Amino acid sequence: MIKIGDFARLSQVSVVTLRYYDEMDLLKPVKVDHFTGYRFYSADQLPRLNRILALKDLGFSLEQIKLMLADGLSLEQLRGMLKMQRDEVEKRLSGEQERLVRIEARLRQIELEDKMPNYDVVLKTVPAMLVAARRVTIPTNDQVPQYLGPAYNEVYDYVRKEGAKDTSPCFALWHSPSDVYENEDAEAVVPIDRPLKGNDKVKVYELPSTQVASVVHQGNFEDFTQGHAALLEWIDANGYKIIGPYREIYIRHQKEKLTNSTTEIQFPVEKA
Amino acid sequence: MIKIGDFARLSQVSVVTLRYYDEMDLLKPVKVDHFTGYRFYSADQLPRLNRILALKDLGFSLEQIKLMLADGLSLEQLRGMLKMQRDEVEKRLSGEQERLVRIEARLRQIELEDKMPNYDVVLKTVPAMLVAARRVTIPTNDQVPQYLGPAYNEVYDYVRKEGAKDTSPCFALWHSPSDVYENEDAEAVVPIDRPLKGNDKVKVYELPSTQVASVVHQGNFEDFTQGHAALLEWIDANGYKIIGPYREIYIRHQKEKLTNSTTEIQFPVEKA
DNA sequence: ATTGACTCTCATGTAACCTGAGGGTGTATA
DNA sequence: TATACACCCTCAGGTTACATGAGAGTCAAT
Repeated sequence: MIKIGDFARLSQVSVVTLRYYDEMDLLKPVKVDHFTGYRFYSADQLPRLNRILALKDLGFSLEQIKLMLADGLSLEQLRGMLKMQRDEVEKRLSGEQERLVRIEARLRQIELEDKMPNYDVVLKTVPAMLVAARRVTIPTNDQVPQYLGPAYNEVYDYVRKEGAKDTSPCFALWHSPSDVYENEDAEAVVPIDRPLKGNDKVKVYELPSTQVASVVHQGNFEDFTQGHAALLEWIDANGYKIIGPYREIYIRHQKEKLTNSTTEIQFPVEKA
Repeated sequence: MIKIGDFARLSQVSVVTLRYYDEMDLLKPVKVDHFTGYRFYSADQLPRLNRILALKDLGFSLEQIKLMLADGLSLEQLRGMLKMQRDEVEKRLSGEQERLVRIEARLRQIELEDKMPNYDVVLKTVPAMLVAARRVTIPTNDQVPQYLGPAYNEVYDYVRKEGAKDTSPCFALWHSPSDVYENEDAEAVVPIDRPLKGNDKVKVYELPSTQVASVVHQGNFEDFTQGHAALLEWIDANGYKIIGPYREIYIRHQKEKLTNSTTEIQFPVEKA
């Protein structure tokens, strides 16, 4: 019969933790004095405690450990839990590795530019959405507004005429690579709230959900080169690859005040 | 002016999280309606939110991020935080790597023995302790009791005579390597509660704190080979090395009932 | 009888949110 | 004009594996 303090010293586990394991039914004292509430342990319980510590060290939660220590658990199940845990740890491991790469990239960038980078790339998943879209070919780079503007008007007119509504900011899908500036293949896209038939100009379809790497550009509309560069670098450094046309989302866009616009650039990506 | 739900959709950050960031002073809405309490955001806040997400992705806590976003933070401090974080992540990385090794070792062991291993090795730090000890040379392995028994008696007699008390179970320090069975150099050690002078047979000194790899052996006293094997394998597999004599701690030890004894074996180790 | 070391329970805090209850707001439709 | 429906609000409580501290009882020795 060992009092909790001595058992704690023997095992190098804190008294508080022992009480917690008692409460969790992980390691019950062999005896509890009914009158004083004092817990009493036995040397026989050290192996169980050590097994708990060893499993904790493998990254298992106390809940999982309780399962693994329960009798009636087959060896097969045990092996299964260990394999699951191995996969878990492998995932965490590669996660940390990528994190390290990102940190080092940022440090390099700071050394280079002598300030925090202007663009923060974030990875996210955009949901699937129903859209109405008009696809156009734009001869030269400086004609983008003349072509894209009317295209949006056509789409919005059609959507309104059919009694549907737009659900979020419109955007452009650029089907040509980002370094092509002539005869660009672009699509003026408007997310809508219900399915429509479409016509010969405006197509209606569902854009599937996808992961994207994204940056937000502020001010000076039309100068996205830096943002693109940041995105492409991030995608490369983090081992992703581009899997579709990139999106230019016009989050805020006031006429006459193009210097105060906000645009998000999204590249659909997946793990290379 | 964007309502919280729309801002959440734009940024793919949950409404709950946005409210939490508001409460944490990480990202305040540009305006809060005094009457309704409605939060209103601006597109201008997306870059800040994205920076928050990017930094979170690097493994920083929200508290740290708040610091990093505060103005008046020098580039030097920023770089310092990034470097600290790099070191942190590197540590976590190697931690996970070792964890993976341990999991795989356990899986291999299960395949081999077709059951959970008998011994669970745990790494712990034993505190420094004041001890009285008697060192003896034991000619052959089967004479251990004849030599060690009297040695403990001498130590206990001396300690009691000087009015001191033992503070925890006695143990043996084995100065010879664990595969030597003749003329073994052993020390009968008793932790005590106050400094004594010692005499020509009993030495009093402080054992320094050290990390140890340990297993608990139950039953059949004297058969520690399996425990030793498990320890040595663990030490090797986890990249540690032995840095001192190993300890055999007699946690419970009844005469006449040696099959019911509990002994802990500790190898002092450090990272190789 | 008192001291000091130990033990107990219960409440609270940690990090970064999520879930749900209960209730107000805003717009569109029947 | 009533009502439905989608939002928004503020709590309160839950999550993990404990740590810290308050207030009170226990135990052995002096």
